[in-house]
Amino acid sequence: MKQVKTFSEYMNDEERVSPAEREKINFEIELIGKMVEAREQKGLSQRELARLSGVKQPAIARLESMKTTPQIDTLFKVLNPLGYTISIVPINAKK
Amino acid sequence: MKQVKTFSEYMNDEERVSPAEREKINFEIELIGKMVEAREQKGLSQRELARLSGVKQPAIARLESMKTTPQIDTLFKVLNPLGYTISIVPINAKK
DNA sequence: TTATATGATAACATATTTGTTATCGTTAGT
DNA sequence: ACTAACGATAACAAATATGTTATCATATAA
Repeated sequence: MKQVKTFSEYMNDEERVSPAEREKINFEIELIGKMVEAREQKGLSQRELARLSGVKQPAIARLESMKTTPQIDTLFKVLNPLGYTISIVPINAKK
Repeated sequence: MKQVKTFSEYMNDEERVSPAEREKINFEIELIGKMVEAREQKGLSQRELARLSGVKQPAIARLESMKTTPQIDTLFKVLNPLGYTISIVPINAKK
């Protein structure tokens, strides 16, 4: 009986997470990762970003630790002071 | 006393909508517009897209008529069968 | 050691989205 | 006239995100 040990093993366990679900999770990891990276590169704390964006610090912390899935509303407000926005792009636009 | 008549006049009325708010609304209009365009170009009805995406038809209708602001969750699920996804881009990436 | 700032989180209230089921008015086709 | 499919919407329940306030553990600096 195989033990699931690493995070990537967990993510690839068909029994646990469907392909569509995994795709969605990977998407969110990448999305949130870029957001955190942008904030840190600007040298902003969560509290400073909260003041700039109007989104409260606990909400930002919950986003960044992926405790919640933001509304595009909230994501936009947080990304905006970081100099980023959201866009719809074709899937085959390989990164 | 100036009467606000057109939609763009309404959107540009400083008294009614703050610049940040207007920016957010324009962003959502563009985002949702692209989503509707993609669905119609694929020749899909809301009910068909509901079946493909797992998001119910009333929810899709509410999104497209901008009665609600979707979670990135929901937006992703709807865009995926249309061949699109969401990406974070720098604001100065002029379209 | 003390002070300060950080991200994370608890607890609860509030706001909002989404699901569910059903139906409406309209349009297109027969 | 009838049917079928469409998008929109009503009404309500359920799920989830966000606000609010406070605190925690940790790291850093004085």
